[in-house]
Amino acid sequence: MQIAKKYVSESLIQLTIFLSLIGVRVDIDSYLSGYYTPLIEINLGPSTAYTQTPFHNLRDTLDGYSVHPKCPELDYFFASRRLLDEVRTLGSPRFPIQLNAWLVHQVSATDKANRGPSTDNNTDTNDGPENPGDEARDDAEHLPDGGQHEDGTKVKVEEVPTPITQLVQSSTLEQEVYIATAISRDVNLHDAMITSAGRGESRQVTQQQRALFRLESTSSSHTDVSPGMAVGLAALPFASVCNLTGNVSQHSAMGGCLDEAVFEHINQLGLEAMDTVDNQLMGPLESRDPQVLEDLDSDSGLSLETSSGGPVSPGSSEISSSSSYCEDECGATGYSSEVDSVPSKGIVEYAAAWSPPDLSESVWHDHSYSSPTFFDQPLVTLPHKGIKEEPLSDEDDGPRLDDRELSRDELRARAMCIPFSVLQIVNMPVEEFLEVLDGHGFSPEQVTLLRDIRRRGKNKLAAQNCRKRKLDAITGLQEEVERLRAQRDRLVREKHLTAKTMGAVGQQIKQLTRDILARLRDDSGHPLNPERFTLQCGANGRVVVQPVRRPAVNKTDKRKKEKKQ
DNA sequence: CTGAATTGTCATCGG
DNA sequence: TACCGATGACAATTC
Repeated sequence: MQIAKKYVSESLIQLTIFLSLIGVRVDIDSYLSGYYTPLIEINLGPSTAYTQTPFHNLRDTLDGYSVHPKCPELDYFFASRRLLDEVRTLGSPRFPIQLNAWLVHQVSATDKANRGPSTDNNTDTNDGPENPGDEARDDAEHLPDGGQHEDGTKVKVEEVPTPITQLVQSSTLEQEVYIATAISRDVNLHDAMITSAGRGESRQVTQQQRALFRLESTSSSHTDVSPGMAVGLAALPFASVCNLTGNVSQHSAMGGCLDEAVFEHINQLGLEAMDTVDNQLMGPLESRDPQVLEDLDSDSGLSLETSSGGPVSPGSSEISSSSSYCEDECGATGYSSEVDSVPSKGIVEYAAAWSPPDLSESVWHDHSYSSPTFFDQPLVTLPHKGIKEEPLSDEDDGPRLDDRELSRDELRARAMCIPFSVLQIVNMPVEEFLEVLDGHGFSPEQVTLLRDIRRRGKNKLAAQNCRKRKLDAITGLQEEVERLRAQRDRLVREKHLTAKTMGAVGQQIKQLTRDILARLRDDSGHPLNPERFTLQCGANGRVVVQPVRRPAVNKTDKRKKEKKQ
C-alpha cells in the first residue's frame, strides 16, 4: 500500500511539474494550431543586437548564428531550422532528477505529518502567491512569542496529509488536482524557506531547513527516484493532462514556485553580479578626484576604442564631467568623459537643460556596437598610449595632455572659440544642437565647423559600429561554415552507412529469392531458374513469381549506339 | 622599411 | 528637406 501510494504520488508530482513547466512556458494551444508560430515570434523579439534596421531583427537571436545583414531570407531559413531542432528536442521533455526528488521529499515529509519544528516552519513560511491569506500568518509568526505559533502550525501541517490519503483511496481527477495543490504548497514552503532566509525569522531554524533541503536535494539522484515514476507519468491519460492544464491557478502557481526555487540561486548571482558591476562603476569614480578625471582627457575626444563607453558613456559623462552630452537616439553613444577646458555658460545651461538618459535603460536597450566592453572597462579609461605612461600630476614638465592630444576637431573648435567640447557637440540632441547654432550668435564659419564636428563625430561612431558589425558577421559566417561542414560530414557518414545497409539487405533479398524459387516447381516439375524468374511484391502484399524481363530498351539503345557508330 | 591592421574621414544612399 | 545611420572607399596612422 505504501509503495502504491508513493508511486501514485510521484507520478502525479511529475505530471504536475510537467504541466507547470509547459503551462508556464509553452502555449499548448498555439502548438496545436501552429507548430512554429510562437517560437518564430520569439525569434522576432527585441533580443537582436541590431535594432535599428528591420532585417536585423531576424538575426542573432538564438544560437548566435548570423548571416550577412543583406541576406535576411537566408538568416530566416537558418533561424527556422534551428527553431525546428529546438522544438524537436522539446518533444521529449526531461526533468532534472534533482527537482523530482526535491518534491518527492516534500510529499514524504507531509505524509509523515510530523517532521519537527523545521517542517512546521516550512508551512508557516509559505507565503506563496496562491495563499495570500498566509501573509497574516506569516506576519503573526514574527511575533516574539513563537511557542504558541509552533503549536498552531503543527495543526496546519497535519491538514496536509489528508488529501494524499484520499488520493490513495480513489483516483478521481479532483483528487489529483488536490494533491497538486498540496504539493505546490509544499514547494512554496521551500521557496519561502529560501527567500525568507534573510528575514527576521529564526535563523537557526532556517539554517536547519536549508541544510535539510540541500542534503535531500543533492542526495536525490539515487533515492526516491524509481523508474516507475517515468512510466507512471507516461501512462497517465492525456485527457487528465488537458483537464489539469485547465487548473491554471494551481499549476501555474506551482510553476512559478518551481521557477523561483530553481532560479533563486541564479537570480541571486545575477543581483550580486549587478552589485559588483555597480561597485565597479561607481567605486573608481567616487574615489577619483575630479581634477584627475578632468586630466584624463581623450586625445581625440572621439576615440571610442580607448575611452568608449557606449551606453555607459552617459553615466560616465554624467559623473565625471560637469557637462557632457549624451545621445541614445542614435544608439551610438560612445564618448568618454571629457571635460572641455573652456568653461562656459552654455555648458552649464545644457547640463541643466538636458539630462542624460537613464543608464539602466541604455544598458538594456542600447545594442550599439560602440559599447562592446561596457562591463569590462572602467568608466574612466585612459586614452590609448601615453596616458598610462604619462604622469597625470601637474609635476609633468611636458606639455599638457589636452594640449598635445586633442583631436583636430577639438583644436579647431578651440581655435574658433567655440565653447563646447566635441563630445558635447556630437552627443547633444539635435534640437539642442539647433538651438546652439541659432542662439549663440555664432559666425557662419563657426556654424560650419560645429556642423562638421558633429557630422564627423557621428560618422566616426557609425564607422566603428559598421566595422564591428562586419567583423561579427564574418565571425558568424565562419561559425556557420564550421557547423555546416560538420553537418555535411555527418550526412556523408550516414549515407555510407545507409548504402552499406542497403547492400546487405539487397543480398539478403536475393538469397531469399533464390531459396524460394528453388522450392517452387514449374509445370514440368523442375525448380524455377532464378535467372529467369524473380519475385515481385505487389501493393496488396501478395508475392508473385514473374519471369525476368529482358528490357527491350537495352536493345533499342544498342541499336541506337550501333547507328551512331 | 614594408606591409598589414587600425582609424578617421568623405561621399553616397536610403530611411 | 534636413537629419541620421550604414557603408564603400581612401588616406593617415599605428603596429
